[in-house]
Amino acid sequence: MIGHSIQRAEFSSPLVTRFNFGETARALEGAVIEGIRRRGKQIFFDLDLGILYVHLGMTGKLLWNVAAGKYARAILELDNGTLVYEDIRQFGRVEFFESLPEALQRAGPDALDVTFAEFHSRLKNHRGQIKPLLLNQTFVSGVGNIYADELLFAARIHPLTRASRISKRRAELLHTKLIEVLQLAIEHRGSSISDYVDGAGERGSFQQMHNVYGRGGKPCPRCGALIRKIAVAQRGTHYCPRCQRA
DNA sequence: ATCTATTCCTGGCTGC
DNA sequence: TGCAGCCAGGAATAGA
Repeated sequence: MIGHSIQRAEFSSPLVTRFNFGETARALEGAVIEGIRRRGKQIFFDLDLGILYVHLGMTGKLLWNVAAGKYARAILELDNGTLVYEDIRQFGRVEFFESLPEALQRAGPDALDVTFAEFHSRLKNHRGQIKPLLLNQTFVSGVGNIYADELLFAARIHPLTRASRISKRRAELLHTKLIEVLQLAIEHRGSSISDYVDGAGERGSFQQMHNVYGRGGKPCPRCGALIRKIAVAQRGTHYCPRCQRA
C-alpha cells in the first residue's frame, strides 16, 4: 500500500469513526500513504495529509483485497487494491487525524521492543496487581487478555501478585516470556477464537497452543492441576493454581 | 496512584 | 423453537 493513493473512501459506522464519518471519508480522498507503523495494538497509516489511526478492538479485521462482508464499516479503495475494515461489535476505531491526539501518544513502549531495564523500572513503580498492569497500555503497549494470561503462566506468576513485589530475577523471566510468547503467537498468525483473521482473511492457529486461556477446569499441561478461572479487573483470568503460586 | 464498576455494541452459547 | 441471561481478543470514564 505504501506509495499508493486513496481513490475513494466509504464509511458506514459513526461509532468506529467517532461520528465524523462524512468528513473522514472526504478528507481521505486523494491522500497518499507514505508509511505504515504500529505500536502495540495501534496501527498508523502515515498519509501526506495526516494520520489514519486503526485499532481492531475486540472484533475488528483489516482485509486487503478480500470481498467486504456484512460488517464492513470502512472501505478504502486505493489505486492498487481495496482495504476493508470489518467489525461486528464496533469497539474498534478507524479515525483520521491531522496530528496525533495526546491520548494516543500516551501508549507505553511496544511489548516487543521494551528493554529489560525499562520494563523493570516501570514494574517496580507499580503497587497494583500484575495482571491489570499488563493490560494497561501505558505500561507496555500490545498485551491483551489472552497474552497476559499466557505469559503469566509461562513466567509462573500468579495474576494477583503485586507488581512491585516481583523479584528482579522473576521480572527477567516475565520480560523474556513477554517477547517469547508474543513472537510465537505472531509466528502462528495469532489467536482465532471466534472472529480474528489476518489481512488475507486467514485464521491464526495459536489458540491451539494456549496453555491456560479458555482452559478453565481443564488440566494444566505442565503439572496436571486443574486450571482455575477467576475475574481480575472484570476480565476473565486463567491460571494454574499449582504452577502460579500467590 | 489505584481500585471498581459501567459503558459502548453484536452474536454465540447455555439452560430452561 | 423461543427466549432470557451470560459471556466475549478493548479501553475510556466516573467515582471512590
